[in-house]
Amino acid sequence: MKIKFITAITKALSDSHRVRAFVALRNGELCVCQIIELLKLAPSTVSKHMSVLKQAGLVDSRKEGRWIYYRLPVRDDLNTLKWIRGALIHAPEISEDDKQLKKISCSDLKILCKKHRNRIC
Amino acid sequence: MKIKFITAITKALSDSHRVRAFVALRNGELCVCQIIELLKLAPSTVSKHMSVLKQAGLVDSRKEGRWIYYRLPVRDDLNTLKWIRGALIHAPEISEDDKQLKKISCSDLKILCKKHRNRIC
DNA sequence: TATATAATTCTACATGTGACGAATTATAAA
DNA sequence: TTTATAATTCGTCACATGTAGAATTATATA
Repeated sequence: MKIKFITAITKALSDSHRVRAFVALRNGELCVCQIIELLKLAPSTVSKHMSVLKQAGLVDSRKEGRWIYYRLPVRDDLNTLKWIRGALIHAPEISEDDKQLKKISCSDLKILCKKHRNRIC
Repeated sequence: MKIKFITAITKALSDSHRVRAFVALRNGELCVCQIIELLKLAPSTVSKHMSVLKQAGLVDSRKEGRWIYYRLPVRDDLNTLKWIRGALIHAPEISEDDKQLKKISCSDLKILCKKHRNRIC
């Protein structure tokens, strides 16, 4: 494995928004609009962040109609998640995200998307 | 542990020169002038890189006269090196660095420093 | 078929980063 | 004490990156 491969991963995880998105997926897949809701960023920004994670091989995605779901890849040769999770196990920001995610996971995707469309967040 | 702590580490390891310096220390401490020789960068640039690694807690340093030696910290709570090493175990760049390091470790530090002073590299 | 919409890509901009040389600091040697 | 020197900090520059809004793409709905 070349250094470029490793720095693609470390670069991808060198931004706190991307770390949060990555860790948020540990309990299952999330729709883009849910990640937007979690991070409170513009849709285009979140889309860019997720593409960086995907390029690094840290997430996969699948399309279902107009929705795109991101998830952790089945195999993680480097155990990246384990490493990050071990370090962040008691991070206050992650605990807060977990709380938010419980609400977000129950939300109607259509309502979430509409919210972002109208720039309420 | 807060996210800032993690991103300090991932940021520090998001540059290939810093990854190489970090991995180079796995077999023992190195003087700054030896790291300069390995990376083929300006002294001020290497100094900056090492300070980033140090800020992230990935390396320690000790002073011996005019020379400063960098080394891995005794404890690495995150096993960062293990993770990186596992990923880079067969990286061609690291193998090449190991070869160079054998030569550099045998070099006279005074000669190395003089070389850099006169910008021969 | 025409319209609405979820997500992406494109465009632009402010900020961050890696690089080097010059100046500075601290230590050793003359 | 003066000079030399190993490393750092400072100043500067080109380039990368995070961000948002506009335009585009692909899919669903009326």
